[in-house]
Amino acid sequence: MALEAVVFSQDLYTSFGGGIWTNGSFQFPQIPHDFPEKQTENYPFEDWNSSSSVLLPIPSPEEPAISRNPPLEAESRTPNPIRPRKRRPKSRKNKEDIENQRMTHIAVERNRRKQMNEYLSVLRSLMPESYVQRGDQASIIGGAINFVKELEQQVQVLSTMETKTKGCSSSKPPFSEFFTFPQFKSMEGCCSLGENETQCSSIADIEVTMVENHANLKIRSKRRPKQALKIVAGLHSLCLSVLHLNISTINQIVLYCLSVKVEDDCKLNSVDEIASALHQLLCRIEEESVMN
Amino acid sequence: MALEAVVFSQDLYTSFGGGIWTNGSFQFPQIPHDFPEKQTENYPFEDWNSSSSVLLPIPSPEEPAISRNPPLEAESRTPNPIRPRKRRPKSRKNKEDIENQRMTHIAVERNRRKQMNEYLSVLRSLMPESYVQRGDQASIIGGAINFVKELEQQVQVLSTMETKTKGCSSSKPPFSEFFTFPQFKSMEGCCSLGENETQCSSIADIEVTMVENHANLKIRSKRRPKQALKIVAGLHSLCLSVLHLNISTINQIVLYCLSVKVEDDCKLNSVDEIASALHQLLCRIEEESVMN
DNA sequence: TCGAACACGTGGCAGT
DNA sequence: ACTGCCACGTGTTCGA
Repeated sequence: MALEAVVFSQDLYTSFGGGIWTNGSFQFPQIPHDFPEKQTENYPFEDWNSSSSVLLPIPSPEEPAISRNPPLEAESRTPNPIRPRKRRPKSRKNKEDIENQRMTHIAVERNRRKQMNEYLSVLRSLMPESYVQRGDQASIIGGAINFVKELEQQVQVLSTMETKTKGCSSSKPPFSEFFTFPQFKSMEGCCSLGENETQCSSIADIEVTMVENHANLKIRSKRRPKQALKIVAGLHSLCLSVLHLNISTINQIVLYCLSVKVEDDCKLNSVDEIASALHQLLCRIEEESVMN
Repeated sequence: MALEAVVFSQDLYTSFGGGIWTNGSFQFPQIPHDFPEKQTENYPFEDWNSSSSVLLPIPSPEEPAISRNPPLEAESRTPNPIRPRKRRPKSRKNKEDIENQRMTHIAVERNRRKQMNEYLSVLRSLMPESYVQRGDQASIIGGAINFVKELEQQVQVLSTMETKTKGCSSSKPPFSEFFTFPQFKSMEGCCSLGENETQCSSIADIEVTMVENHANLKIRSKRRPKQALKIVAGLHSLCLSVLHLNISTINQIVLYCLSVKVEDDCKLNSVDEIASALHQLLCRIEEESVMN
């Protein structure tokens, strides 16, 4: 009873990239051999890799041919020194079911890991390619962090644009609600907030956040001719390669949301440095637009 | 030199719950003692828990009282049988730096794990509470999967509503683009698609997907009085508790996107069963609306 | 007491 | 040679 530690296979992966992912509840589905699963062969007791096998039939104390050796790691561990002293009948019993207790522990742990990887693969599969680079575990969930952030931002943008188009004008300037801790903030009085190092800018709000070598840029400024183009080019010359760009416009105000990769040869190493560079860039663009 | 097995602390976590998460690139920040870090004390070589300490001062070959035991597992492993045979001077040298090589390995590995947990915490912190239930690792990324799915759906809905409001009417019926593998599909001809078990329905498109005990429901139907209310109530009586509900309407067609938790005492165990129950429910609602 | 979840140290296998 | 990543088996802890 209970005992739902059961592995049954199911076709995940058929829905790669935006498809559907169905799944019976509470189970650890099996990973098909996709990318180099690496698989350190020779388990003593079970092939384990053959798909759709029910494992852990725990309440069967007399299993025929299995479960009688530790992983056997080429090194004699506990080479059985002078143990058998006294009390054999009971100690025997103990030793033997302490053994398959150990076995279930091993199996359970293995399942846990397998399930983790399962989930990670799924998570990876429903992110766009560019968020994952280097398929290792940490990168996957690092990418997920960025991705979730971007999506959240996007729904925020979209939903407020939705209400904006319906005419209910608010008192706040457009898009300003997307900035929580901007490195730069355009005038309009509120520069007296002290203690966080927000600088005043004459031309734009800028906010940069970062995780690992992956940064999120938010820029709110006036519309200017070819501004998006120049921003992308400018970022490129700073060794920040643009992965995603999202532009939202209301009247003459525009919000750029960018997700960029900080290349290895990039000179900028903190959010503040990037923000400053960005600020300079925007100043230059503004100058150019005044020229004409 | 090299040897960047260094842990330095940094204030993550100050931005818990929707704040900003800045981070210098490429480092393994220290986890402050937030929730029960559990910490199996007594490392032989270092406290490790004191914040911001450079560890592994490796090149110190004659450490006083440490470094001569594997994790020490209450069981005598390799109880030093007949090792010291010959060749001491060179073997000595080898043994000693094979030791601190091992130590760096240990430290590196520890950092890797710590960073994983770091990421997991961040990921968890930017999901709404309801997506995470049971803060264990697998649940976190399981929740992330659902969350990402929902967000993606939401931006899809929003962005198409955006274009829809701009008047460019397409030839397809509204919202039908959200269904990839629906369990039920409302008439309009295309029932000849065979091989996937899509059933025909007279009243709605229904698509159910699921991961672990967390299901995503999409329903596209005509507007009916109090329909949303009845759906939620009906789901509740099926032991499906609604976590999120998203309603989008175009003309007389409405799209419900629900994220529900499948409670333990729920009789329905597959996506198809849930879809069928949902279909019945909608039929009943339709009947009732005809009554009046 | 059993079971679930973790952190740990370790070996192995890739890249560089 | 070295570094990073991973799977493994194990000990421990926390909750039923």
